[in-house]
Amino acid sequence: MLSYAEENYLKAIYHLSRGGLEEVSTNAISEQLNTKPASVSDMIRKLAKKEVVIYQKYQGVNISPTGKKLALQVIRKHRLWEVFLVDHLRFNWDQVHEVAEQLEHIKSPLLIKRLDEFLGYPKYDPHGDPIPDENGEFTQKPAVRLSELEVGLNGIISAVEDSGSLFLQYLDKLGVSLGTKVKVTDRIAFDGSTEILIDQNKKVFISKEAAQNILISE
Amino acid sequence: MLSYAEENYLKAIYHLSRGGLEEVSTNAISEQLNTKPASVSDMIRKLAKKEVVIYQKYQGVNISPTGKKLALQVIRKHRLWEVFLVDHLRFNWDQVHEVAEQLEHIKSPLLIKRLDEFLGYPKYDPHGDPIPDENGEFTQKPAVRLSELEVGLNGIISAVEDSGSLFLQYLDKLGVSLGTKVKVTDRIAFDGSTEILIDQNKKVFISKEAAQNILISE
DNA sequence: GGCGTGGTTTAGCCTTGCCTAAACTCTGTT
DNA sequence: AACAGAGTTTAGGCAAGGCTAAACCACGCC
Repeated sequence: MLSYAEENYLKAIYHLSRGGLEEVSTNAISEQLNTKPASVSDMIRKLAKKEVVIYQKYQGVNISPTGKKLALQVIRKHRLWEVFLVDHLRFNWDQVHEVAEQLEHIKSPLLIKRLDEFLGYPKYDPHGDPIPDENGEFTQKPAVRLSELEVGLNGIISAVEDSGSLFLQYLDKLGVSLGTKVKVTDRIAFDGSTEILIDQNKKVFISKEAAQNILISE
Repeated sequence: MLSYAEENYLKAIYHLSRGGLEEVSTNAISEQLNTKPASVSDMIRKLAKKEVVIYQKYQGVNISPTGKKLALQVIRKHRLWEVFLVDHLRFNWDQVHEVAEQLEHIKSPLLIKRLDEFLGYPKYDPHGDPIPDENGEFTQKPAVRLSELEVGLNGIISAVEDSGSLFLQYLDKLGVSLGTKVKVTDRIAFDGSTEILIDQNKKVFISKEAAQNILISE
């Protein structure tokens, strides 16, 4: 059984390693979790002893197969709760992340099973991220970023990679949400901004930084 | 801001003092929370410094007005979650207590406000206990115990005072639930058992211990 | 091929919340 | 009025999870 803190480390390592694809540095984890590198070293040693991460001193850390399963269960809970908050409690997509950070640690298999059923077995959370099933399987989300979509091409906004409220409120203000149809009309060489046409009638500029966090499908 | 552990102590003191009516002993708290008396002494000192309890060494402890408000907010959350689990996630009344013990510590005023709204502003939880409102106000539950109801009298089972699954499963087996109409047909002098008629057609015996935990209205 | 620097780890300390053992207080009984 | 025993508190310790300061590694650069 993992503690609250251990689950958070595991989740951070899962995300930073992009699901186990690459090694993660101590510094990267400490930045993600707002702790000091020394604290991260301590915790990694504990997680390695529990065999949920693979670790060699000074060589970075990665998630183990066991750890990956555990991390995906926490992510599953996080995303299911987000769906609940938006679909049934009228939360906005920029309000759910912090509450879900708490709810994801509730331990009750029956609760999650029933919540999933109650929600109608959703496949995506309010930010377009896929929800892993009980076995940790999920359909991969599309990989094209708005910042990389070529001028002249159309697409549908299908996910965002930052769940922070500042970013999401900014998107609300722009008139952009999941499912919005966009066409890239220009890309500014000066700062990498993208000019897009929303629903064939509204033109807005999106900063490079923001466009990198928006995923496009179709 | 109170920690998870502090909230649990406060809740225990609230219940044991019957809402602040009487002093609570260190031993009583340690028994309730499955900790040692020494740990309780430590924690009480901390809670007294935060002014959520009134405490004099060796004289027992009681909850302060501030502490009472905080305890009632935790109790409010606990009972609202229980309603959610039973009404929307098909939990039985004997399955909700432990999960609600976790959910009650989630910190988000908006969440509770919206949950209350979603549930339709329920007044009672699945065990018949009243749900305090945002100000900690609630309607007192009826005070007659089945063990004290005189032979020949009728009543309706309106609440139970033990939320443990063993007790509640026993009631299920007897065919007793909230709202059940009962008539006391006899009381056995030997062991204090109560013989009752359920819905005018089924006769069962209820032990003194169980009948003390069943509250009757009407 | 040595050296400096940034990243990482270790050492030692703090707080929280628990424990055991020992000391202390209150109270009922004689 | 004194004392025994139950109940309570204090003292000292431990694990978790964080911190700072100091030591340690690795890698790129001259």
